Formats: sequence, C-alpha cells, structure tokens
Amino acid sequence: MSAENLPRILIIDDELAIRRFLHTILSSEDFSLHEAENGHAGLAAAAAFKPDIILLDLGLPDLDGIEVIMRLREWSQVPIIVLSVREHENDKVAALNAGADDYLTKPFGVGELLARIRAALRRSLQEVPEPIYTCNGLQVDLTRRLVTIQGEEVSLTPTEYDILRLMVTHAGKVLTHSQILKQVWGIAYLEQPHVLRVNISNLRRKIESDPSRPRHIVTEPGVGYRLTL
Amino acid sequence: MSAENLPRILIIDDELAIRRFLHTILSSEDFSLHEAENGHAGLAAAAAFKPDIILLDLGLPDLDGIEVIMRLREWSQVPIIVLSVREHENDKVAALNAGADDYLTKPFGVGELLARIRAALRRSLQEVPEPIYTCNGLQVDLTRRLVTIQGEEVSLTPTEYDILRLMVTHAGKVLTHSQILKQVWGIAYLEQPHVLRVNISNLRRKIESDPSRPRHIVTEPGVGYRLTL
DNA sequence: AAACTTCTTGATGTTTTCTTGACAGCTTAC
DNA sequence: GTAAGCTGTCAAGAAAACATCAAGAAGTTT
Repeated sequence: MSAENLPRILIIDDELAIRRFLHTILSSEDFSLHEAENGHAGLAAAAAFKPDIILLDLGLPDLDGIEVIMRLREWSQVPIIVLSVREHENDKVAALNAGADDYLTKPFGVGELLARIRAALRRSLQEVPEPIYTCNGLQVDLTRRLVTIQGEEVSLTPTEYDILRLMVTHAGKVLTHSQILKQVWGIAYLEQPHVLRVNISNLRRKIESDPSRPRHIVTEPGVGYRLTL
Repeated sequence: MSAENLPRILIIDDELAIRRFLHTILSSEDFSLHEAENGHAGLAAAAAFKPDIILLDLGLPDLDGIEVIMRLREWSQVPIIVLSVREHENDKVAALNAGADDYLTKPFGVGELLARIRAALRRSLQEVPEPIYTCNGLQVDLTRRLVTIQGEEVSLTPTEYDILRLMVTHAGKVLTHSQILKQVWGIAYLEQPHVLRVNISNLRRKIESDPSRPRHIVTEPGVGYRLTL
C-alpha cells in the first residue's frame, strides 16, 4: 500500500508527552500522523490535512474541547475520538452529544485505543459510490465495472475496459495516443499506435450504434481520441 | 414522529434484571425496543426485527459474545454496543476487533449509555441491505447460512460458502480474483488463481442449473467473477 | 482406526483475448 | 492527380486465461 493510502490520523493535544506517546504507539502501525497543539491549530489542520480520524484531548489551552467538536461538526463528519482525564459522566455525555464518536478516559490501554481507532475507521471507510458516466444511452458504472448501451449490458475485454475507463475519467478531454498507450499498455508500447487503433475499433463496434460514424469515441486526427460529454 | 420511524433497538441479554433496567431507561426515550435472551434468539431477532442498533451482553448462556458479533458481521453493518462486566482490556479489544462499535463496562451511567446510543445512531443512518439474496431460484440466507436452489437446500463446503457470501454481499459488482483470494484464503494465496477456479467450478456445479452456461456466477475474463443481480 | 468430507494440486482440453499483418479508405501535401 | 501518411477494419495465429476431471493429502467425525 502506498503512503498516500494510509489512514490519516490527526492528534490534537497540548501536552508534548502525550503527543510523543501517541506518536510512538501509532507510528508502529500503518498510519499517517499529524499533530496540533491547540484548538485553533487543530481546526485548521482538520481542514488542511483531511484526517480519517481525529484524536482530541478535551483540555486544550485556547478552546474548550466541546467547542472544538462543535466547530468540526459544522462541516465535517470525520470520526472524533476524545481522550480525556475527566472521567465524570457529564463530560462524556457532553462530548458525545456534541458530536464525538467515542470517549476514552486516560489512562487507557494501548490495545483498546488501537481497537477503537480500527472500529472507527471500519465505519468511515464504507465505500462512497463512484459516479456513473452517462451519455446518449452509453452508461459506464465504474464501481461495478458494468457498461451498458441502451440499457443492454456490453461485455468488454480487460484492455477495452481499461481504455474506456481512462476515457470516462477524462471525459470531454482529448487523450493523446501516447497517453492512452502509456496508461493501458505501458511505456514499451509508445511506438505502437496500431494496437490502439485495433482496440478502438473493437470498442466502437461494441458501444457505438453506428461504428462508422462514432458519437461517443471521437477521433481527433493527428492527436488522439476524445469521449463526448 | 410515527412509531415506524422510531430508532429500533435490540437488546440481547440473558439477565432479566438488566433487560428490565434497559427497558425502563430506553422506553422513556423515543425508541422501539425488542429483546432476546440468548445468542441464537438474538441473531434471529437481528434478521427479523432489523434493529438500528444492538445492545449486546457478552456473557450469554448459549453462544460466546464474540461469536455473536462475528456472525452478525457476516451480513450486517448494524452498530453493536457491547455491555459487559468484564473490564479487562483484552475483552474490549477482542470485541471491538470482531466488529463491535463500542464497549461499555457495567455498571455504566444511564446518560453515557444514551449518549453513546445517540452517537451510534447519528452515524448509521444508512440503509441496511436485505440479509437474503434471491435471484432466479437461487436463495442465500446469510443469517442462517442457508442456500437453496429452486427451494431445495444445497450443501456447500465452508470455502464455497465463504466465496458465495462474499459475492452476495457485493452482488452485481465484479469481484477481482485478488479480492476473492485475499478475503477467502488470505494474502498468501494471491498468486494462486487455480484454487479459486476449482472452487468456482464446484460452486457452479451445485448452484447452476447448467454449469457450462452459468447464470448466477458470471466470469469476467481477465478480471474476476460477478454475481448477477 | 476407518469412513467421510474437504482442500490442494496436477493434467488436460476449451474459450477468450491479444498481437500482428494485410489491406482499404480518407486526408493532406505537392 | 498522385503519393504519403494517418486511420479503420478484418482475420488468423499465438498467448493467456479459464473450466473440468481426478487423485492424493489433510483434517474431522464416528
């Protein structure tokens, strides 16, 4: 898994010792970490860093923890796990009602923290449906890898689907021969425009109602191809 | 608010006293309640009652609590809040890793319980999928692990059932070879598509009326397999 | 321990996909 | 007008992917 895909965790805590502690625990797992030492910095970091989960200490110097939660909840659904020394029930209730997802009282077990982080991540990673490209009876559902023309299912070979997916994700824009060849076949095929033509032809036969006068996959002579918007 | 739209809570606990206690607390709020006094009844009720949230006691007479969580998670994403007297960290970690959303140690405060229920409800306003897949005479009941074809029960091996369950929970979507291999056999088998083919073949022999022309498990050449919707 | 089920693995034949070459149509340049 | 270059189509052989059978290994139950 590449570094970009690691779950992102934002730690908002003013105590250096705790930040170090959390850093030690969490960096042994596969997480991408970011830290903020007060409420305002935390709110800014939440917007900039776009964490998948926030670990929030309630006792911040500049802002009340509840305030931070409420400000976050004005625009973000990111899971918030509160870490606090206050174990009075009212504090927990207030934080949870303000929009926190979980509340852990210090000192807490490392295993429990990790388990609760995983539980929160599990919930929030529930996949977001990708948009479906639709145009003139052609429909491409990228999540289901399903292509339909006039409602009828079309079966594409892996290569054909790769090309079409590339075009859908860049719908309306011209894709040069080199771009398509590089993406689908790899750099080694840069000087082989023939394979691309054959595949475009096959693709058109499958998704165009009149392959000799294509409406979806338009050729831009001398440059490449373009998928009509 | 009409009675049909109230959040539905299922309580799985063997102790009458606790059920009474929870009933008292929760019926003062706007909840629709249902109770089960052992694991099997709880699993059945989860399928029939379709709760928005489950309060689960770990110490059940017939099934281990972790087992209940895992069985539920085979087909349902419903939030599970564990209520337990065991406050050892290992118990919490095991429950959370098995798929629980929260863990409360008895005795707990009423306010905290309500707050945690609200927190769980807040983020789980999503649709619950039907636990029973039906299509062209093939029926898969994930809650009972029961597969029937034209009403007749089919006996599957554990591996075959795992594959089918994976496909049912992603019905309509293409599952790549790697996805299936990773989920069913583990990462070590990623480069062994042969075992998958053998098992798909066996599965088809059992659930397809004409295995050579499959209607349910469609192969997407070069990619994987897909369960017809 | 025997009987049974399930899993794994190898061998073999089939199907699908990929690559490549031949050729024809079209456009542009001269 | 014609040559050159780009483009589209068809078809055949090669390569890869797939399905199925069957036998032995491993694990379970009786």
